[in-house]
Amino acid sequence: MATSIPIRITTARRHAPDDSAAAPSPEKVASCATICSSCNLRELCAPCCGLTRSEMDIADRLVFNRSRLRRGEILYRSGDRFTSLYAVRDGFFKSTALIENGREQLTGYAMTGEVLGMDGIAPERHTCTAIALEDSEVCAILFAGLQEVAQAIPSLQRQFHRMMSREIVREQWVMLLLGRMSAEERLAMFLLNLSRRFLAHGHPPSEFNLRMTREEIGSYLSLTLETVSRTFSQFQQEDLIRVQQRFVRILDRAGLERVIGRGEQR
Amino acid sequence: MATSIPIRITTARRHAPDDSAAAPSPEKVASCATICSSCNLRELCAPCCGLTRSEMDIADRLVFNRSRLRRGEILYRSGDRFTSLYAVRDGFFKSTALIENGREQLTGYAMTGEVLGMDGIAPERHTCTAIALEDSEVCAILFAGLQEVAQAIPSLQRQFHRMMSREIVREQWVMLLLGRMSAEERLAMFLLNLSRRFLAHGHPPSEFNLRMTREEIGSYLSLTLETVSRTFSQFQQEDLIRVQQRFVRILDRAGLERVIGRGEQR
DNA sequence: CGGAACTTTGACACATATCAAAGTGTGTGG
DNA sequence: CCACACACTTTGATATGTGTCAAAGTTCCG
Repeated sequence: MATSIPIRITTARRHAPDDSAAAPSPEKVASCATICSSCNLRELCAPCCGLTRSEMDIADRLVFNRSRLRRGEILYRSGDRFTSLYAVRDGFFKSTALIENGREQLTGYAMTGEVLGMDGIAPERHTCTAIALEDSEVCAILFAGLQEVAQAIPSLQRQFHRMMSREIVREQWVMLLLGRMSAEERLAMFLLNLSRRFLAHGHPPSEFNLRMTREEIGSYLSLTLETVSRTFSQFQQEDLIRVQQRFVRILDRAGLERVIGRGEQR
Repeated sequence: MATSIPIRITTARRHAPDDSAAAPSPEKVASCATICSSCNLRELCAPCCGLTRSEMDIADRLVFNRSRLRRGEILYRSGDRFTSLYAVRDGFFKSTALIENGREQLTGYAMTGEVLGMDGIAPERHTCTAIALEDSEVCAILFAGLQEVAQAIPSLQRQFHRMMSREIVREQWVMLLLGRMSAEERLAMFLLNLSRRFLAHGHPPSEFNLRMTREEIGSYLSLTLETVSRTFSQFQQEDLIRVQQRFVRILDRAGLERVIGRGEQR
């Protein structure tokens, strides 16, 4: 069943209708500067922020192209030509990789403040598909421009390297999760991780709405939707959480952390 | 059982005895240049190669520190302060990540021509442990230096970004492998991948000695050593390969590729 | 209200882990 | 050069976690 590509996905792409030109212009950058100052990507997407005026001058090589996507819309597809990284200004994305045959693996979720698309740099094509899980807004950063600017501004360059490295480390964790953990542990990690990210973005960490279906969670954790559901029920019985459809309340954080330790000693 | 840290691992670290000073010196770089010209890392570890003389002048900020490791020696440990990337000049390494409890996951193998340690950039500590699986030689590249040089030489900078991106893509494949593939498929992929890498480094692609034990293969693929062994035997029965201890001959490459397709359609 | 999409729960199947024991090198010391 | 030990591999029997299939339940939305 997972073979079929979700049909509800519209084909609308990038470039929100209200966002016009793609050509670099001082005007554009200026407006970007104001936008960025209120953006909580400051650290990640640093180019507009924390720079001196002269550095700022250099930064006009960078074109920012904001766009809005609605739930289900595709930011980029596997195979698309790579031109930009995307900073998630607001919203929630999933990214999935697929191999020749029909199989797919969710490679990650990106929420507000995170950056998508780093997989495309070397192959110059995206190797996965990024889909908005809720109405979202991204800031497209032309990679060629970013590289040029990074060339001139060491702090930005370092920032960018750290960002890529963080992605590598994050993926190593996922490998550990997929390779060495039981269903209970995977789901506990998933919930705690999600909670941490919500907290980091100013949302209540112990009470949130999942933006994804059981099937999507299962795809990320490499479990079937049934196993995800059963494990949720089990956690609820153990009074670790309270679930009601997409709504989750974490009742016993320490308990969830203990779940992760259960299978250890191997 | 896997809890215990392999005892045979010696504690000898980095810096082979013959390699002395760590201070940058023109002399050092000069000798490096000759070394690199005969090094098959040209593309990856580009700094010494394909550069103009003036770029070369800049490159003297880079300190290379070659060192030899014997089978079982540790290049760096998880938690070690991160200072350098390591280009594998010759040999074979595995790198393992571990979580609090005793569990570990092999995150990859690196052979001649590949680069280790990119996970350490953001945390400024290594997040995994790299161990030589055979007598090996690496070229340590001070990261601070690399960053400085990359700042000045765009082509090097791009090269470096591609390298990190490639690592991200590679890990996505491993996620797919761990998350979505059966034991047969994992082992087939492993063999074909290994074969491709041997070919790329000028070794016969259909006949090679595994540098790792069944347990290590299992750790990488997240299978038990028994399952690895059984699957080898099965492949042999199907006349796909011939195995004898560590020696492997690939008899039917197309057949192995077909194995990877078996489980698809999901 | 009806239907679609999603979730929950149950019964059963199956791949892989686990436990156990025998087999095969390979290097070391007598 | 043998033989003993050790580390690794193979194979078998059994256990178990998760997938698969099926059906009923819930929520959402037109």
